[in-house]
Amino acid sequence: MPNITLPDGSVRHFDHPVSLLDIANNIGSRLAKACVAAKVDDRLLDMSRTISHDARVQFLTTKDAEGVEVIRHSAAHLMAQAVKQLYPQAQVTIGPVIDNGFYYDFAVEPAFTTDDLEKIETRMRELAKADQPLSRSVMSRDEAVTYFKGLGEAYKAEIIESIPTNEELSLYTQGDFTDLCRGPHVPSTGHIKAFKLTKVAGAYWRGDSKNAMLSRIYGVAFATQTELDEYLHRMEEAEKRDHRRIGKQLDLFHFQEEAPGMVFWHDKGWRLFRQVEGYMRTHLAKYDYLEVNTPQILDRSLWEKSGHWGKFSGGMFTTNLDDHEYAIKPMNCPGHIQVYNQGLKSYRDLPFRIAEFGTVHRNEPSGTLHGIMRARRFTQDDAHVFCTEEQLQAEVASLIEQTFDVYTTFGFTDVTLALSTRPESRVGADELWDKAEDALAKSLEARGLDYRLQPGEGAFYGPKIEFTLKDCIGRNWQCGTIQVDFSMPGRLDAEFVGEDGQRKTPVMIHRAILGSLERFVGILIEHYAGHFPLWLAPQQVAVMGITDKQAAYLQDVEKTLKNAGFRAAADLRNEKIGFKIRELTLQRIPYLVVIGDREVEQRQVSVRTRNGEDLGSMSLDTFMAKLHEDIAQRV
RNA sequence: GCCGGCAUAGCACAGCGGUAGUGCAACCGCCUUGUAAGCGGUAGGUCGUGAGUUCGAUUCCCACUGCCGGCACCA
Repeated sequence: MPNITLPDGSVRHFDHPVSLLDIANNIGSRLAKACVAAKVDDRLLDMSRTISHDARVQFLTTKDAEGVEVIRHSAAHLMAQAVKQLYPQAQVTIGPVIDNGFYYDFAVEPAFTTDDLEKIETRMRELAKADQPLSRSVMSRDEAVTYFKGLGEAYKAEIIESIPTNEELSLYTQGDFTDLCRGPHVPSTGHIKAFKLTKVAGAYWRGDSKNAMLSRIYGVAFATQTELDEYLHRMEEAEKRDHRRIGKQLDLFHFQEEAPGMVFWHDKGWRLFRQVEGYMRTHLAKYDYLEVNTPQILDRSLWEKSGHWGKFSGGMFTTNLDDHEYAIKPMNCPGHIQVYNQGLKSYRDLPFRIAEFGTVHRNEPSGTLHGIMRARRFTQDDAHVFCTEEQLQAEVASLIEQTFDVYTTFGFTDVTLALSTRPESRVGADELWDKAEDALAKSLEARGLDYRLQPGEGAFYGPKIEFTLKDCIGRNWQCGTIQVDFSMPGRLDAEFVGEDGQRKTPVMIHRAILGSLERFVGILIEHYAGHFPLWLAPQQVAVMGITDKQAAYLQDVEKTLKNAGFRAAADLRNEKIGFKIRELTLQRIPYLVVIGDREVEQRQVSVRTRNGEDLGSMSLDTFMAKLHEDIAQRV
């Protein structure tokens, strides 16, 4: 008869099989009420399950992360129940837990609209309030297929049919609704208290665009209303730092219908862009790259040879001139190989590293565009390293170093890595893929880096390491990439003369650290919420007078700052100082210099930060020393 | 590309089957101002584009374009 060991090490003995709920009640009725599920020897089980032999038991309430997941999963079922009651013709499919909530995909005609959300949510609240108990039952696979087919649930039946025949399946029933599910679930729907349906969306059945489109409803759910409110508030705050919104507020860039997906950079945004580019240029010098620049359009034949035409012709912009078909470059690699191919290379010339701030055009599907984050025209901080197989390892290791170096400069310290291996559709022999994947994996392991394996996610010509960085509000952005390519150099006739006098094909490494400069600037905008550190700020200093009497000195100060290389501007408008301070603070200008009669008389400047901090009066030299210090420290 | 939504002044938004308003910005004037919005006035829109219903469409219907949220895609 079961001895139950609790997390604190204490043991409770029962002389008959007991349900988890009974055990919890044995400990205390308040615990029993709060429990949503339990962990029994590391398996998550419903409170109704019976334990008949010795086990370690940990009860889960909504204070546990896993407990909250149970709530979210049950919320998905609650939503499905509400949908089935309101729209009996809708078919259920799958409804998993995701970060902060859940979703459920339904096959329904016509698709759900935002108006339906409110109705469904209202019904969910009624069903939750009714506190319906959930009961678990078991069926054989074939019974389950028959059962769901009988309900007209073709999708559910299809899911079950893909499960091995001999497996037993669990079903959960709440009121008039039964769903196939591994569980566990809350004991009754009353445990689901704080939730909200957030959006409707289309989603392909089984994630495949060849399949039917289902109607997906997303929801969020938390242990308490307070946590839900906090989450919703965080979302509002995140929206405020949307780069498209800040781009408009700070006059950084715009888009218009005549050039969908292509950025019109304004002066301030372009300064930011150039600042990032300038930093990357110093980086190129530090790591021995040659900077080049290659043509924007190249004959179609070159893209056919490289293999891009076969795979991406639909995504390339083309143009016809004098009976020739040209493609606007969607990437820089073929161009770089042409540079490499000029002049016979010796093994002594390797590794040969060339870089380009290469502007590329890709006709991305309309639904993918997202401000400057995903655009049809963008600039890659692209580079290619041509080297021997023997040099490969060391080069990749150095590239990993370089990438971390750059991210640290921009304040991104939380970086995760992934290794993407050969996709189904690819070029190159499997032995070469073995070598390439091996080289990347070894470089990562040599440095002791953890990485996530993404099978089948590599580029068509080679595997890649991907760098994903986390911004200050916890969102992930994939930026850098290092790709090893044994195919393209051969396809485009790159070679070098080896020590033995024989001609050989070099290995090519493709790498980008920022990825797309447009996208990276977008990430910076959102990361800093427009409060750029001084070295990046489009305008670093605003100089303003109390009245127009100080105009001459004001312009003097502006000139001195500009001559010293600072991005400064005087604000000579006839407005009250409070008005100007408000406006320029909202423009996130790091330093505001105020000049009145006192400052003119003492040849000083009064300095205020965009955070409202008053640094008092100081000489212009002292102020400039401070600016230099901030820039050096990149704060 | 697919599903759903949205498109009104430079910006943020109201509105409605009888050809449009508010705030901020712009322009003009007053105020000469000390650290987050001084006051008054003026001007500004074929209501995204095209077709349809209607006596009449910014409003209702359809198509297209763009944008937004997802999905699929991402060399």
